[in-house]
Amino acid sequence: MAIRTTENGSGRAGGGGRVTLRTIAQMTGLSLSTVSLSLRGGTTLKQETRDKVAEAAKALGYVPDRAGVRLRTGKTNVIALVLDGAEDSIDFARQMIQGIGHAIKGTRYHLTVIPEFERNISPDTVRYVLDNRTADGVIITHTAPRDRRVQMMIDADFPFVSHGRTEFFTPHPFHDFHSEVFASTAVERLASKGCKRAMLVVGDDTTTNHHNIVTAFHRATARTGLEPRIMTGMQYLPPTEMRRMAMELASEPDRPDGIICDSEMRTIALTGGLMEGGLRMGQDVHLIYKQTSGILPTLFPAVDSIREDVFAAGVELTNLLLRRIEGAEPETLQTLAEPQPQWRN
Amino acid sequence: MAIRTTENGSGRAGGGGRVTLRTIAQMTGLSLSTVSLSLRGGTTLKQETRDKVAEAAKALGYVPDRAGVRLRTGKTNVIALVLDGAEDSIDFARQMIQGIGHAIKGTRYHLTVIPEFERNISPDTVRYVLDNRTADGVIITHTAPRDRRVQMMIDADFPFVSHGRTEFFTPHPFHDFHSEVFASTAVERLASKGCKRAMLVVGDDTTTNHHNIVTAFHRATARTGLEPRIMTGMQYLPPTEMRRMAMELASEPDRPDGIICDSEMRTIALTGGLMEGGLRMGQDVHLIYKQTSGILPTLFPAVDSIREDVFAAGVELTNLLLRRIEGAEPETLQTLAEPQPQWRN
DNA sequence: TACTACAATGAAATCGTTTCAGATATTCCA
DNA sequence: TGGAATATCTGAAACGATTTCATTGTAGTA
Repeated sequence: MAIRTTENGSGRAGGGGRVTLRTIAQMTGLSLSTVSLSLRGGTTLKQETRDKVAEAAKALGYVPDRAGVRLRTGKTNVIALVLDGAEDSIDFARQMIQGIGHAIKGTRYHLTVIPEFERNISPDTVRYVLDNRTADGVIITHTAPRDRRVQMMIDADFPFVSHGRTEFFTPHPFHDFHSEVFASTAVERLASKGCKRAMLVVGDDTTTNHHNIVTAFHRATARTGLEPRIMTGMQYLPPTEMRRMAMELASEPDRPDGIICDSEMRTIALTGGLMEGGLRMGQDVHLIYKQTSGILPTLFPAVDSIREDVFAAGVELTNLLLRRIEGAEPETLQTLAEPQPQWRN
Repeated sequence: MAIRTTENGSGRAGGGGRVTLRTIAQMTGLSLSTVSLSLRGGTTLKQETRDKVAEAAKALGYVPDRAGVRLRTGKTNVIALVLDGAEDSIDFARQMIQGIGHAIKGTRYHLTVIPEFERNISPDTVRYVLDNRTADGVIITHTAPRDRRVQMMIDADFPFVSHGRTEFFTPHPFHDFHSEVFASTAVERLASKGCKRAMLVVGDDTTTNHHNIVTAFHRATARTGLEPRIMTGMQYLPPTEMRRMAMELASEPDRPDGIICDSEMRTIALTGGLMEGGLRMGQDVHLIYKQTSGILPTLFPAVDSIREDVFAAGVELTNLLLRRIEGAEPETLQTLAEPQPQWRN
């Protein structure tokens, strides 16, 4: 039982059965070039020939060899997802990948995933893709205001799209959750519930998202008259610590009566700590969190949330990227996702 | 600002700057073949030549072109992960991918991910990989007893490894969580807590895992004298339904006083329902769940769990697969992961 | 010196595809 | 009827790497 890599003494590629352009050429009696031209819609060919070729290709189940195409044209038909290791948004990776998968279904694109280990994003993986022409385009997430990966790809004029905005002057494709609307909607909701002191909990202060959300929070609390408070920069804080902090918070004299949290993981730690501290959710304290998975609603059916649809984000990011690869201008490839309030009480 | 795909009128690949074998050949004054031979460790070459080539390659930062290698040798240097859409194990996808990523770091392998949408696994995606020689090996998860994907790859003699065992006679590489040990350990723990009626909740009854765990559960309850009860086949049941069922369960006259659950998602639904039904976890009812993420411990620091390290599983699966690709015998590539009890009270 | 043995290197074929420059027919017009 | 203008199709040359086979050079031997 020889395995594939050694099944062929010469070390050459492919089995005898593989259908190539040559197969079709022999079958139809045409030349290689005619077949190739025909398959890619050559207009100088007789209609009869084109039908013949198309028919044969279909009958044989021809699929262009990726290596051949790639070698000749430089097109990889691959898009790369740089997957951040953050676990703030539960189920983020799975949904994002499913979304991308859904969007490339039926296209010739494959998805390669490049896991990022460092929490402090480094441009190395992107540099690798650029240097080795390993993909036709890149999707990155958790974008920073002056993200070095973005800078690098702009400089190289390489197609990419970011999940998150940046502060660069040169426009680039992005799709982002509308954090500002999230923050203001949440604050207004707290105000309508009669809250007086609002606290915003944003874990990671390195992303652009952080800046947007904080600004919008300040603006909204000023407008509604709530007393603002912010807890941030905790990307390295383990959940257990977070939980402990929440417990202590529960017994503070002027503790917040309304909390907004943009991370599911932290919401869980928060909730656990607050409840252990003796507070009743939805009575002593109101909570609104950014929801990306189905976990928290299952657990706390009565807690308000504002949803970001990560699957849809994956689909959108992919569509933007594909359009970019086909040459669309960056300015036309920038979209925001509207937060979806899920008021539950 | 032309984008990459059109930067070159001829439509040819690569910029002028790309370092190929030819670059090295010109630099060293040697021929293409000598350089190639040398780089792949040709022993018939003079040491001096070999040093010269190695030096030049390093200086130029030479990396073999994947398309070239693939076209000539048929080797893709890609491994494919067929990613099941199940969300029972929270954070499964992320950790699995991180694990694989860790294992291929430093190798020439890339990872492509093929999301699976149908909950009822179809062999189409695997067939595609096989037909189009899209990867050198495949990793599949959520394996069924007579998994058609496994059958297909065995028949095609294609390198793969499954996360989960099967019932096929022909041996194949696998790595699996030792569910039997999980079940018996959990039952024993419940017994030691004084439980009388144990319920096993396993969501998906299509996997091999299901069968293993149920068998072991029966054996262990018989051994310890616990009254067994099983809740299963709920792969299509939404969490909210599950939660409702748990709530009803709470008020049953002969309700279980010990529960074992192999899915985090269902554990959450269960816990939510039981608590809403008035039960106190760890007092009225004991719960032990299979833990794959950090979510539940954060939420319920006092609830027992038995951990499966999905990251480690990813690493192991990859190593097995790479060995298989290199020709190792399937029999030698079968491992089990020991469950890691996390007793917390 | 002539012949063999062996080490070191090079030339060429190949993988599958695309594309450009030619090569055949075929048709048109004077 | 000849030459040009059109239609269709083909040949050949890449893209980058690997591998086989041939060639060169050198040394050893009789």
